[in-house]
Amino acid sequence: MTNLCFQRELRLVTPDHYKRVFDNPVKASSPNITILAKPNDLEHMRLGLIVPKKVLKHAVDRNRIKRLTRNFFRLNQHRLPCLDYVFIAKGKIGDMTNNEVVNLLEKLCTVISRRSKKSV
RNA sequence: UGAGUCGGUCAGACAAUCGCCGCCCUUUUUGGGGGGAGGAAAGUCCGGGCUCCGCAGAGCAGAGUGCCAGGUAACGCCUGGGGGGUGUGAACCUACGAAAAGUGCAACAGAAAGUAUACCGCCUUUAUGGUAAGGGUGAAAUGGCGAGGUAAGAGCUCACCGCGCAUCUAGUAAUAGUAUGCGGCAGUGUAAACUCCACUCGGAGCAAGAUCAAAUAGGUUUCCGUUAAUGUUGCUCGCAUUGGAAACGGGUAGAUCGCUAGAGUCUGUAAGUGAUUGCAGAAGUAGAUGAAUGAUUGUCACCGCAAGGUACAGAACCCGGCUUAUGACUGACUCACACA
RNA sequence: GGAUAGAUGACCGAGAGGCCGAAGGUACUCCCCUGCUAAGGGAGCAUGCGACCACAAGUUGCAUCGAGGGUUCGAAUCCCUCUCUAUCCG
Repeated sequence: MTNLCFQRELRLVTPDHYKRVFDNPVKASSPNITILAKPNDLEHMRLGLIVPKKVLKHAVDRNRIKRLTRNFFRLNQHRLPCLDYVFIAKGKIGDMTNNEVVNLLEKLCTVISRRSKKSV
């Protein structure tokens, strides 16, 4: 039985964490989503979310994207390499359905894990 | 059936699995229980509570409100009533005090814009005459109509209508009246222009503020001093701090508190036309902080040919309103047409 | 979360009840100047709907100063509501 908990240690909390990831990361991008990643010293992955107000005007839509993304990383945390991830929403992500977003995340994460192995 | 007016209710439902954020119990790593967005959580347009500014003060300035009465913690809100307006109607709208305290503005046109030396005209008989009936301009031109009167005219006089004032009656009042009397009628509009009158308002806001406290030192307390600067509101006064000396303790990052039971909701009953209030009873704790309240599956409801989707929309100290966004169901009423 | 400011032609920006479709500048178009270019000078230059008109050009009416209401004889300007943009507060 795997533990699918997703608590505070698995999140990027302070601005310093974000700055560290922005400095020379591994990238995977699509028109609506960009994911940055960088290896960390911990035994688990961590996730940070950036959903700008300019991309999604309403708080309801922003919450929807954040919850979807968090849920995806929670369910897949043991399959993914131990990196610090930063998720950036952009473009017309608000027009996508939940299934489309999940499939796109799946695709981008495989790209990330492949590239990070190469760089290591 | 169609069109419309005014309200009311709900905010897809149930189950399973995996999670997130508080709380309680047991236990120290788990297990169990129970709770978890809104009617607008929104805009921040008003009013309060709460916190600090010396518990908050004096004067001026400034801002707001503006028919009357009531409700309320308070309000610019609500209820009832009056006046005015819109609509065939149900209904709805209404910053609705004062223009005779004073000042300003009224383009163009027009003779003239609040002031009458009156442009054309009319009358008389020539003068610095009388006249406001007719004309044209404009958003607006000094009551309307008829009769008398006159040189021609004119509220100059009279009747009716309108207007203003006083009294009376009804009403707590705003106000109203087939009421009575007086005034012959002067003064156009604008106060969402200044202003006057009446009433209200100290300032900032939970990023308020309080406690514990790495770094670092620019500090704190007492006494002296009162020019200047800063703060307390825009200003003045008043007050505090900065300055000098002596003595020792201060508090940025971060953490914790503030943080949720409240002028609350529902039901019954009494008072009241009603807003609302009194009494009795019942149910019920969202409290995060780079920010929880979700995802998947199944059945049913609705939309869609189907894939699929479920109106508007996400708490950030808390309440009372207003405004805006918006789906479905439902009640009462109005108008039109058709049928009986 | 709270506090504040603003929105005017393609762009910047003045105007703060009537003379205002709206100064001025930049950009753009045409003309002059020059052998050519730059600079300089002159003229033009918002959009929509309609009328005159065979068409074009030209003339002209109405509407529009973020949107919708209100006050006023008259609103870019005053008042209210909404939309959007920007700034400040740890």
